[in-house]
Amino acid sequence: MFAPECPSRMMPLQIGDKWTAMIVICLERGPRRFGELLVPLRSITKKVLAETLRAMERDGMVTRTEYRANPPHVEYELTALGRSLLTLIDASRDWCREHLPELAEARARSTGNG
Amino acid sequence: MFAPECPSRMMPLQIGDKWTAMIVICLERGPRRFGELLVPLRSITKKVLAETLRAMERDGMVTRTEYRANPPHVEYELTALGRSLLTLIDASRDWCREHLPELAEARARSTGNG
DNA sequence: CCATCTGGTTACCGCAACGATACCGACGTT
DNA sequence: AACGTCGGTATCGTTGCGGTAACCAGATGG
Repeated sequence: MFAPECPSRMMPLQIGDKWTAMIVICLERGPRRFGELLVPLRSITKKVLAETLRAMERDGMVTRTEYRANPPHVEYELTALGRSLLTLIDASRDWCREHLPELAEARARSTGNG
Repeated sequence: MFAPECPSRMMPLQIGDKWTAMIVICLERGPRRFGELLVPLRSITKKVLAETLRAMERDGMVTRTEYRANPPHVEYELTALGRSLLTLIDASRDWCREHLPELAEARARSTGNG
């Protein structure tokens, strides 16, 4: 998931910050804990994940819930607003499915022969 | 056009580089010259505009045509691929129309009282 | 008191993007 | 040859995002 060599990285669309769209996708099927988000995002660091989540919380995209169990943990969940971004993300995926080959071809042509 | 205080600047979606979406919109109704793009984009510099256009040309989004008239000039025009981005841009505008108030409200709430 | 689990924060750093300014080069006019 | 226009480059400086590494803090258990 979210491998750097994934062609979708060529996607000319970006939601919010660098990681926002991926986080939304990670949260699509229900709440996730901080540590559970670190795994699929791979190269993200705790700092950047925390910053991004905080910005999303500020913008009303996710909610943050602390659980004082043992061990204590935190869950992040999409709000309706955050969920509404999925429409946009899907539109972007559709664009990629349809047009990314053209883009890749154009880019290969121009890097291939100047 | 494209004023920094425009609420659409809060838009959580970005096409390509910082200026790509605006350039696509500028070219929506037909070819434009380099200098004609500088005006609506305002704070962009010639350097960054040239860089962005070159990247878009490389990716097959725009074509560049030189005219050796007097004075010589250049026209940039959207390709079919570039034009296809308009669908995405429109989707993003729709999202904004529908949800930007919620986002702005959430952000105001969190900056207003901590 | 230390270890461990979780979810961070803090300090620091590097790079790439952005920006300001100056200059360059083709073309035609004068 | 100088000048104006257009479409750029070249150079330099700045800024801020993203990244690394180390440390912090609450809870529990040995």
